[in-house]
Amino acid sequence: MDIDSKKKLAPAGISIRNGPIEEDSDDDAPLVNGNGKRKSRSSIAKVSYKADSDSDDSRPLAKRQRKVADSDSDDAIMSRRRSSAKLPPAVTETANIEDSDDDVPLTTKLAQRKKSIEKAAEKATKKPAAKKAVKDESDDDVPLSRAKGPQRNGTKAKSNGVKKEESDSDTPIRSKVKAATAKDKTATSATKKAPAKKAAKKEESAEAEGEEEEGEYEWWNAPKKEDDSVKWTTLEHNGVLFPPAYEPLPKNVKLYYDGKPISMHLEAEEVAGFFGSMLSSTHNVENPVFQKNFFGDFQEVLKRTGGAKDRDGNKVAIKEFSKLDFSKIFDYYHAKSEARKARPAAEKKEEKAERDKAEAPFMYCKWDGRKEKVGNFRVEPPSLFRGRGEHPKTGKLKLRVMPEQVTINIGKDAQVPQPPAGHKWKAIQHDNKATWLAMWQENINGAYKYVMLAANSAIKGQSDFKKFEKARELKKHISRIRKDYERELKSEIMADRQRATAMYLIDKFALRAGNEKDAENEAETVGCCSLKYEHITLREPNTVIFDFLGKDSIRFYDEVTVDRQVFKNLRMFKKTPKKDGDDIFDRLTTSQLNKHLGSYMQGLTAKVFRTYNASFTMSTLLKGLEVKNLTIPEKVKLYNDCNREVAILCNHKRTVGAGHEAQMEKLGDRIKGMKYQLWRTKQMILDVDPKQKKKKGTEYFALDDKIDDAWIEEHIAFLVEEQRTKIQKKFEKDNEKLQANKEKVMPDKELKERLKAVNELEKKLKKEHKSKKVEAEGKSPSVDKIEANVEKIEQRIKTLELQAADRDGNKEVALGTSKINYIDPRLTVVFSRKFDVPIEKFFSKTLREKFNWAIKSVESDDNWEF
DNA sequence: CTGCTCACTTAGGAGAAGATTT
DNA sequence: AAATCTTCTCCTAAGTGAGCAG
Repeated sequence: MDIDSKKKLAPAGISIRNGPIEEDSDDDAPLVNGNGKRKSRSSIAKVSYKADSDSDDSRPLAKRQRKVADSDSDDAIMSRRRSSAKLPPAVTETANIEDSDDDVPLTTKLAQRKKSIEKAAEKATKKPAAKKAVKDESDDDVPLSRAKGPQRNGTKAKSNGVKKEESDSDTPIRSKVKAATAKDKTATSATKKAPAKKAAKKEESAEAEGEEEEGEYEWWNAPKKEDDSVKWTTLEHNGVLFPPAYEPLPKNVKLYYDGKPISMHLEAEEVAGFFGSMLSSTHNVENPVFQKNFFGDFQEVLKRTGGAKDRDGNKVAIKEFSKLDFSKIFDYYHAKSEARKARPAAEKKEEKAERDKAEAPFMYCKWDGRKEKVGNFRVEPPSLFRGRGEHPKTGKLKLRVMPEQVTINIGKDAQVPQPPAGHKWKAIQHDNKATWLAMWQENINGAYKYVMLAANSAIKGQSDFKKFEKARELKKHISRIRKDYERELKSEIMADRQRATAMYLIDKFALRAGNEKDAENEAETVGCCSLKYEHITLREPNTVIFDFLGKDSIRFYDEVTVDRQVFKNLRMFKKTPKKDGDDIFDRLTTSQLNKHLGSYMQGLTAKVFRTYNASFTMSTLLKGLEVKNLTIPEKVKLYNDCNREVAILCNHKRTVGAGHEAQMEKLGDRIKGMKYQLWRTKQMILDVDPKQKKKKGTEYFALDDKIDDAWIEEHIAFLVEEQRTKIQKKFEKDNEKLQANKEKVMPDKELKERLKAVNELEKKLKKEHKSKKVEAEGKSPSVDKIEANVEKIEQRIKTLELQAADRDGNKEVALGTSKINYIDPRLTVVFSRKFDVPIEKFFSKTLREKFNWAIKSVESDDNWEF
């Protein structure tokens, strides 16, 4: 990791006064945390899942935001967030002065880069505001959820910065819009009616209901909903698909205990199978906690089901994990999956068709009359829980989910899906403020599992869109927020000072909020507010070293320099008697922090900063690219470089694959091979025209210094061998052909004859190597021709080297996560259009579907900016 | 406040599918 | 056509944060 990447020198002029609370002797003193914890919510209730409680339907389960738009009193807003249908007029403008109009030189140095990005952010605070007002984007300052009245439609009619010129409206571009349902219309009719021409058009096509198969609901062109807490008016679906019943092992496949095969109840056998089938996942299987948890649960199941018996039907006590031998089970499953893979293609296809057919009813639902894809309609099958990191419960048995545990959420008038024969649902509800279709609780942590729509659905798209709009909104407040927290770094109130410090970290280093966790039942990971004493090391004068496990137990390690005041604060927050295990921010919780953030901007929370910083960084980096006259792969590479920086910012990692090292070496060898070829080709020039040596200089003809004699010899051997097998293969093939044509085959003598060429090649290469002279190849070689060749080879080397660097730089960075969740897709779409790179190069099929809204909504606006 | 429930986004890895090389 | 490498999709765990009760 590039350690310098985040360096940022503490501003010089910072006054190093000792704040009055530096000593913090008052009652504000940090509470030692060991167990006098202030903010813990440690005790985790035993999850009760009362699997029954029965389907007396209507019981509204969902609690969320159901209080209808209560207050209009617009400064009660803060606590009201989501529900507030009406809001104070968007906060006007930040009071920041200070114009930094240097123009952000994007050097390659990340450090400077980051700094300038921040600067740019400040700038952006003001400029776009002005620009926007004129340009379009009326929505920029419109709080997302608001939208009363017929605003935009009448005027310029671009919902989200989509232009779609009015004049166009007579060409039926939008053949698609049919889908809107009657209900949908009622909800928004007020807004819909208003604008004459265009809306009428839409409406008209909307009438064509029922054929939504083809129709695409362009919600991004639709008027904004008044009340987005209601998620649907009608909802039909077919429930969930349960996993198949357990398929017993064949009689001859047994678990062994102490060297002897044993039998047991199918229920226990299934559990043994879970472990046995994952033997290749050493990472889990060799983890002692995993073993212990598995074994405990396994024993329990055994006990409940009559225990284990040997061949003769005698009971066998299963006492020690280490005496269990799953290898037969493993072999069986392994062979089975191999066999499946090896089946003829036709068979596979058939099976797939069959499966698709069985799944078809669950794949889609009808949401407000529109067909929408369901995301995860399959109920999670039983398995061993694979908690990440040092999860205390990893390896425990995750039980089979029964219909009796599943709650169905569905439209009032919809047909309730039939539970599997002989079963019933836990409950049926009709909560239209929830987006899920089905829900159950899992037995390990009592976590809720929801069946929701797929990423390409309107509902998910809309919230994605809102997320990015929220982040863009932050642009207008960021400079004020930064100023404030910089000031508050010196606040006399401990809590405020901690809050400001936390905000600084979240803003600068893209830390997560860091909610409180349950130490006993979860892996010990942290985010900003839950950072512990030992996660931060301070080094004078202003270096901070982070080292902690974040979400998914991914290590966050970074050495950064911070504002001097931040450094001092952290030092203070770590002051004795604090010790390992204690919270750094002992007076701060995420909800306090978020509440404070909310006072700057409706809906602002810590996570918005990650989105904002990621997208803003991407935007800035893309703007700084020199993209002219490049090939498509080169442009893609540049884009990916930017993407990678964002991924690094967000600490998105992946484990480097086992084969990585070998692959790199192979690539390296290929490059060396090309370089050798390059050298040979250049030598040919000298063969044709020795005078070129003076002309081009010795340097030009030199061999890459990483290539030594030993390597060349090896390489020659390799080339020769390669050639040999090639000829051999060719010979065999030719013979096969002859045979097929009933002609007589060539004798081995012919092969030998042909192989002579190889011997000659070998001789030639060796001679070249010795004499360092290369005879020109080809007929009538000329300097020009050879130079053209050189050019070609150099190009190929460049490509390969690029590829190698790319891959190495990528080995432990995952680009996907930031692309999917953090980088406003419109940035990518605009880049793609502006520089003529097909969007397919950036978004896979599913991603294109997910980001359809982005692709469509900036398709006529190359100047869209984050 | 705190504690707890609930809903929804974000995350990495496994395995399938596709592309490329042999 | 098989082997191998690369990319994509699926899966589900692990976060964030809203909102309610006491």
